[in-house]
Amino acid sequence: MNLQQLEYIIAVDKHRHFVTAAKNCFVTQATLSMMIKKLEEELQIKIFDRTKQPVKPTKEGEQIIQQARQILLQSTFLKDFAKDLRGEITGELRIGIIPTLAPYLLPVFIKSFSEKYPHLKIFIKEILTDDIVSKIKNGDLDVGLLSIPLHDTQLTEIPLFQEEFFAYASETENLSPKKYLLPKEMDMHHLWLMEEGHCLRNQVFNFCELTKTKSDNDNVHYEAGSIETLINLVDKHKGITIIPEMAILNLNPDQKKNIREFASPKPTREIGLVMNNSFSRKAIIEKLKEEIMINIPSEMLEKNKVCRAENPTDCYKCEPDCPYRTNILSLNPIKN
Amino acid sequence: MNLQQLEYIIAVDKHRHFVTAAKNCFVTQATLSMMIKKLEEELQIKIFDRTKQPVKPTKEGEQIIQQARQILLQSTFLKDFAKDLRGEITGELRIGIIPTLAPYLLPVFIKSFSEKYPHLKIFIKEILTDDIVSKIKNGDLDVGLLSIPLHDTQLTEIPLFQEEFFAYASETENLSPKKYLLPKEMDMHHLWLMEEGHCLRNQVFNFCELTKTKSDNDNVHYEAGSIETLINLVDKHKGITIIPEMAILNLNPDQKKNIREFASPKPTREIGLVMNNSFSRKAIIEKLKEEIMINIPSEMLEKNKVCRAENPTDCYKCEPDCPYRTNILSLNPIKN
DNA sequence: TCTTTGTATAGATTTCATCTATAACAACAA
DNA sequence: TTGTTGTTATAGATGAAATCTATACAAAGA
Repeated sequence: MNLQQLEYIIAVDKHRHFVTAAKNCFVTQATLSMMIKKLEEELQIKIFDRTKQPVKPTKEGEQIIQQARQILLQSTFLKDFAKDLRGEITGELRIGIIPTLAPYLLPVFIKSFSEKYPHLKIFIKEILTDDIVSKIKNGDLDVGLLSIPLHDTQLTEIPLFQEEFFAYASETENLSPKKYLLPKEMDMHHLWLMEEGHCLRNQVFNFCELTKTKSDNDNVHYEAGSIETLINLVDKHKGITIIPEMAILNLNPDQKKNIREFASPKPTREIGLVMNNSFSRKAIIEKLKEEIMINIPSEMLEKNKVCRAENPTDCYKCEPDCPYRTNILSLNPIKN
Repeated sequence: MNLQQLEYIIAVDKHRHFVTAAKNCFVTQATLSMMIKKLEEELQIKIFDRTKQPVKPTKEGEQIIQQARQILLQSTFLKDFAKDLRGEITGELRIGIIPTLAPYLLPVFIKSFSEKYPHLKIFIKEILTDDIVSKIKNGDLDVGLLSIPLHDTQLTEIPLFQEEFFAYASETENLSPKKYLLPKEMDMHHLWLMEEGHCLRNQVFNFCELTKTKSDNDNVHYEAGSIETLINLVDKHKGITIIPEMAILNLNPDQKKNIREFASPKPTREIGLVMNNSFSRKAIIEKLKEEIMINIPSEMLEKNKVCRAENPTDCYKCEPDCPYRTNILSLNPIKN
């Protein structure tokens, strides 16, 4: 068994055709057939069923191929590690980013990042947390930009910043005139939510202590696919919603009047970079982090500065080890 | 880069000596040197510092070797999978088992298991949960026998049975004469505990809602390394302790009088087999599970039978999907 | 039945892992 | 210093195995 053979079976699995697979591996069909035959003989397992067209892995073959992918993924990590040590910021970087973060965070760093590293091919995909996690695990993505912590021992997280949540309410909502809003003041029947699968939805559920059966007796059941939609729903349909801090920066002055800050402990989410434990292009990730941090709006970064509060109630934007940090309520992206 | 080269660097890392490493790989020293040189050239990284004796990996080499281990571990999984499909119960099986389970569970199945599969070399190590987990992850162990759930995405768990906890108290303890004991009735200052690191200790902490500072004002601070010691401490020193169900089977009639059953919800732990997600010798694990299940004392297995309770308070030994199952309090092996 | 499209195989060729023999180097003792 | 020992590196020969070209063989469609 060798790595070459594993590449061959993965190519055949991908193309379901020996000739095209061989082309993609830059060998002749004869070589590919021979090598796969050899591997099958060594393992004493038929990996492909060639009686049908297109060829198809056997039941056992499927699992062998799956494991072969794992091995090759780990070996690309090794090669990447070497490249990284050599300081080469080249190749591909496939980034997954959650939809409630993408429209606000991507524009601020992606242009300068890609210009700084012209030999790095950057692919960005806007997908949900669960999909980012599974794609990072199987190697379809290199790094995720999402809300942490994920509590997954296969993944490494790099915290970037804390992002506060705010209420966005139409004037028709009956909220107290006090400066700070309490979650229980909100009328849950007027609350607009992101559709299933978004971590922001889970966070709002956790924060508001909603049950899944919430809003069963409301007449409108629209579930939004973006924060923009949530804001539009409040603007046009009335009601209330909860939006992350960076979304505020895009609002017009009229809309900004609809923003209400929550009372302490301030609901926040922590945004971070996530990658496979074995992912070894540390230098690239370091550069990516750097680029995000220098381009992020200064309002966001305040949270990473030292807390200057005299007492707990004055403090919520501070360093992770601030003694007053209990005033932040960091909301988990995972459903409770 | 190929798997052979990775084996060579791992051998050199292990022996810190090219000649012995070569011997262990069944090649000449020249071959080994050449192949390692080739790998270093391909990666453009010096893996070993040969100026000193014994040779020693460079800082970068350490990480390369680490990753190489991962790759080779995954490829043994692939080969094992093939072997498994062929139905060969051969090779080695390295089992880790927690000390609070080993003396009661091992004797009941290990003899018949090893006799049934004479071509399987079985290694058993009695170690703590945390060590089992890390050794399974790096491939030093194949399978663990311990208290689940571990909530670790790198590991696969196979539940075996539920094991109830009982109090073991000296006559001097002032317990109510009622049949079922309530946790709060126990005098925490008389409670003997397993030493740090045992999951049983965590489970007792969780169950009794103890804080870490417990027993700070007691005069004896003995922490036991085995259940036998706990029982002896109660017998000789008085006091109370909490022991798992299987430990009862070993007690003499006098000692059995010291057993007290807890009120519902009965504190229990779930015992299971744990292995690496990629571990692929399913057939062996299936046989191991089978052997444990047929040899386990029937008292234990009742919990896997259908619940015959007429009302919730009568039921606690039942199937996982029993509607009365809230009467079991399954204690987490991980410290809260 | 012939053609097309696919995979398997035979035999030649090339590549590369391995071997033997020896060089090179460092540490150490005489 | 000089030899001796213990170590890794290298040169060149060898042989195994991966790959190639050419062709056989099988199945499906015209």
